[in-house]
Amino acid sequence: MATIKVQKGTKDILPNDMPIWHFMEEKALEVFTKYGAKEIRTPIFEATELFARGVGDTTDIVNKEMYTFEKSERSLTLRPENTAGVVRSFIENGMHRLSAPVKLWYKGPMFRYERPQAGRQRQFHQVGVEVFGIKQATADAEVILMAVNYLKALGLNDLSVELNSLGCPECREVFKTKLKEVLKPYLSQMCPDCQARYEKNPLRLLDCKVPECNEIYAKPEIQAVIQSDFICEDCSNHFEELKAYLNELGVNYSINKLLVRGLDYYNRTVFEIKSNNLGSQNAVCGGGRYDSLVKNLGGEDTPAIGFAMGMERLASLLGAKECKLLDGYVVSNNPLEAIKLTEELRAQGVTCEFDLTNKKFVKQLEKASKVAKYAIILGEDEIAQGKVTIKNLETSEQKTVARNSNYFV
RNA sequence: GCGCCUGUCGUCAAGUGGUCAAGACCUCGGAUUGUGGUUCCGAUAUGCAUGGGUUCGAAUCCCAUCAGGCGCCCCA
Repeated sequence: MATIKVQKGTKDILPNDMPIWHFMEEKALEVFTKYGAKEIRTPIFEATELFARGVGDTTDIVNKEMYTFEKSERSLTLRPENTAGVVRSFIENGMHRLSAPVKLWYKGPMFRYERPQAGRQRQFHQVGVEVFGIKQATADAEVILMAVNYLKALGLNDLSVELNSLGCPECREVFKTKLKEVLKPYLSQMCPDCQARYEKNPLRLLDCKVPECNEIYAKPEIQAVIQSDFICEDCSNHFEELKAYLNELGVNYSINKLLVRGLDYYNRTVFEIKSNNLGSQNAVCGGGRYDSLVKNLGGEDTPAIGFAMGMERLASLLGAKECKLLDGYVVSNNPLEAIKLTEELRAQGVTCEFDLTNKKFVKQLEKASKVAKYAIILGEDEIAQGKVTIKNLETSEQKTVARNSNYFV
């Protein structure tokens, strides 16, 4: 009979993988809590419209990567990212009335219908942070610090921070218009993707990898536009302020004028953190400011900035961590006494098991040596005398002590 | 959606047209009816993703389908 297999682009996170996931989750709680952030958990599906309006209906994510389904005449979608959901909750729960900043962090599965490859799955996990209510560059700096320090807490090095400013909608519009103007004569020579992007989101033209397109974009008059500081004075000041903070704080970063990001809601600060040790999907963190999203989704005008990290990508950088051994394994040929003793030990906070199949003594001891640090031997003699024998399986030392004593001193 | 590569035991694999499809790890049983991790012995794929085809003969060659991986695109 044909067996049912895990779906394309999804993976089991197996018991052996868990230590690394627990590590990532514990560090997230630990680090983000230090910044005053609180965890939030929002539903895995939301109204489709939330993503269409939030993420932007010109984006690939919304156009072709969403898992959308109908139920009771509602269009629902498995969340492809979590900023929209957190913003929805922020608005719905009136969090704009809380004292700013409101700092939230989350972790959980996201869903995008894409062709899987290294570092890209259809169900994947993100851990992220959103900070609401602060328009000053201090928030930008703090959010970047949260990302950097989380990665540091995981022990990850060899990461580089890339930074850019997209300006505000007004100055970006000016830039888009200029860019389209200079590119217009070459439109017919550009690749189909770029021709589509020319209309939909000209900013995303810039990091096309097709050689012909790059030739066009390398032309002096076009480079002049790309390299020009198009952003307005306010935006520019904001960006300069952020860079000054980062410089003083010793955060290494580089400016990447081509860094645009694929979600429509970003403005001003955008950043990515990349690893040199991943395949072509090398971004472990992406984020930026989204000052108009809360308002666009029907909330009070609230500035915000955040980031998300791909946990599978982090996990692959972290490598394997070993599963912990049990503290003890009860070796006995008396199942009833064995289960009683095991429960006693568990009640004392000791992780332990006993042999449910009542195998021969030698087999049980062999098993103990594989899964536990100590064998707790409870044989006929011990039962008769009200004692147990504790054997350290590493050093082979053993001692017989009274039942109910402190076994592991 | 497009390109390239790959499918042999739970896992890693050898085999690349000619007897029974190596080997290793894991698992299980035994040597060993109260002292393990070492060692030794034994068990484990009538089948090589699936379906066709070529051939006296196919895991091996061809076609299709399915699945997986990688890259483009996009993104975490």
